[in-house]
Amino acid sequence: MRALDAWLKRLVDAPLFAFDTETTSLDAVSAELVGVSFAVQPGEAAYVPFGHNYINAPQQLTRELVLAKLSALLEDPTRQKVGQNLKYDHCVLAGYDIELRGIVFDTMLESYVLDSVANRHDMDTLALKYLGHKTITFEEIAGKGKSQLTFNQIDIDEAAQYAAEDADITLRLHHALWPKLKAEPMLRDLFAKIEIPLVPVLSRIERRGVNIDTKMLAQQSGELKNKIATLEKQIHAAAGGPFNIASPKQIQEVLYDRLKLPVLRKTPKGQPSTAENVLQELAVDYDLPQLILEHRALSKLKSTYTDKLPDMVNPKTGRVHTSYHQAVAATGRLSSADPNLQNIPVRTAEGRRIREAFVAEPGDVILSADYSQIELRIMAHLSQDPGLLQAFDEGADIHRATAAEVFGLPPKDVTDEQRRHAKAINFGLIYGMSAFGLARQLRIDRSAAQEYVNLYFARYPGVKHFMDETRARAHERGYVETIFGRRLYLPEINASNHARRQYAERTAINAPMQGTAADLIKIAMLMIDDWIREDKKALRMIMQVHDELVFEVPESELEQAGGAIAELMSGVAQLTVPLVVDVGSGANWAQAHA
DNA sequence: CATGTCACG
DNA sequence: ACGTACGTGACATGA
Repeated sequence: MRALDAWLKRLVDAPLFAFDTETTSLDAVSAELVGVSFAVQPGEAAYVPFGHNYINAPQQLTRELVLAKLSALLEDPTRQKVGQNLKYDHCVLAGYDIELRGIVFDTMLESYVLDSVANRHDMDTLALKYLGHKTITFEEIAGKGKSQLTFNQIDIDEAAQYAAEDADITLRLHHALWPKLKAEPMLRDLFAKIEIPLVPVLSRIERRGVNIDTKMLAQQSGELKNKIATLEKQIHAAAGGPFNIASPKQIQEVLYDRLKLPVLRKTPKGQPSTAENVLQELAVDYDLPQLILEHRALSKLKSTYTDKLPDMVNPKTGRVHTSYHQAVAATGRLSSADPNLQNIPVRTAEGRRIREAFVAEPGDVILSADYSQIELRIMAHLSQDPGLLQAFDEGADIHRATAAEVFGLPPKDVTDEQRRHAKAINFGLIYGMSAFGLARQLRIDRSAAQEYVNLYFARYPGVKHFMDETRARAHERGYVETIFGRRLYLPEINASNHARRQYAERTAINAPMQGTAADLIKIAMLMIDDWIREDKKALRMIMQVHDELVFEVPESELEQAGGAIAELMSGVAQLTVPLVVDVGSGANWAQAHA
């Protein structure tokens, strides 16, 4: 108790301290606090245990007492904190009605903003990379596999070594990383004005969770099970015997060895491919591939979604809590995991039924707001191509406008086929298209695809110039950047290996557009979260899907909310083109999207 | 634990 | 003469 009071004083007096929580679970919503650690300067750290409950565990201060003593400090925005992945700690503390404020640095995000291409930003990796220090790993104190202990079961002295080291290393890492970041004004601003403020916003979204109708999903699982069983019988009959349809290896043996179907494409490892586009091609001439495709599609829906999502409902909250990863995607996007809520089906009617199970609470509705064609608009802004700017300025159907230009027709005379091809060209542009890739997508000759590309660049010379300029700068500097200065390094941009170099060149084209879109929606999330809290709205932001934000809104707030959200999203930045936002609402996510 | 496949933007 | 559209995460199989 005296020791805690002494540390409390040191923390209050420190200009900055490192903070870390130790808990029973990696899942922040279910996690129970076991202890907290602090560091005020390198080499001086403390661990405060209060939840170790193994047999013969020493007497500890109670959690209530420790949190009561610490809460004012943790909630004080003027007491500056640094941590490693503080979103987790913010979310855990929220479970004890403590709002962690004064988050000014996060070493995971410092590392990510400095180099988003590095694929790991966990503390063990960073400590080795920047400090040459091998940390005590969690496995070393907790064991691994089935017999792994949770933190409450770990000997307090060992736990203290581990936890205190975490806080200490976090502080040291910050001292190593921050000077690098501070020296780059654009990166520093991106970090301080976007990534750091986003931490509590993401924490709130995750903790709030999403309401799903588990009964509806169970019903769908049952229906899928029957359809899959029927297909399985048909497939085995057509194949002349039973085999495991979930095994690409066995499908390959049936199709190519037993039935001697032509091998149209191979996998990277040289095996004959049974991927969707290959089977679609084969389905023109044979029955079996089509049946396999239908079986695969339904199995995917069942195993990944209708069976799994209900298992992911947190028994305490009755809702599904994803985790948004802020330091994974090299382009600056978020990713979503456990469960991934950014890949819920939408493209087929069967798949869309799953979105019907994403429902609002009684009295509320789901509201969805998405940016229309945001990456193409960013391309228009970055390239300043007159034709593209004009099309967006006029609010034209962009794919139709592209087709009209490329095929030399008035927009009203563009056929569905021509519009589909123009749409593929537009996607291709965003992806750093090659004629080969476009040809494969549209199943046309490479020469015909090349002709499309030539026609496009003749009509939109500003886009051509932008692409060339982007590539050239990437070669010169070794990185590309977004409008907000987010940087993506391209270590292979000058590689002697052609394939690797061209891959880097495509990334160079794509990253500024995908990354700027990511920056923009992050800013929108900050502004919307501010608005919700300032105006004390009852609505909640519950999901982000790259260019879409989803909300759960009381019916009484709906009318005003839609307009306000659309305006905030459109207004995040003044580009040369308008940022158009489409808003929809309904009882579930499927309806809100329509 | 790598591989192939497929869900999303 | 290369080998190919950008970014993710999850599942089942099979060594």
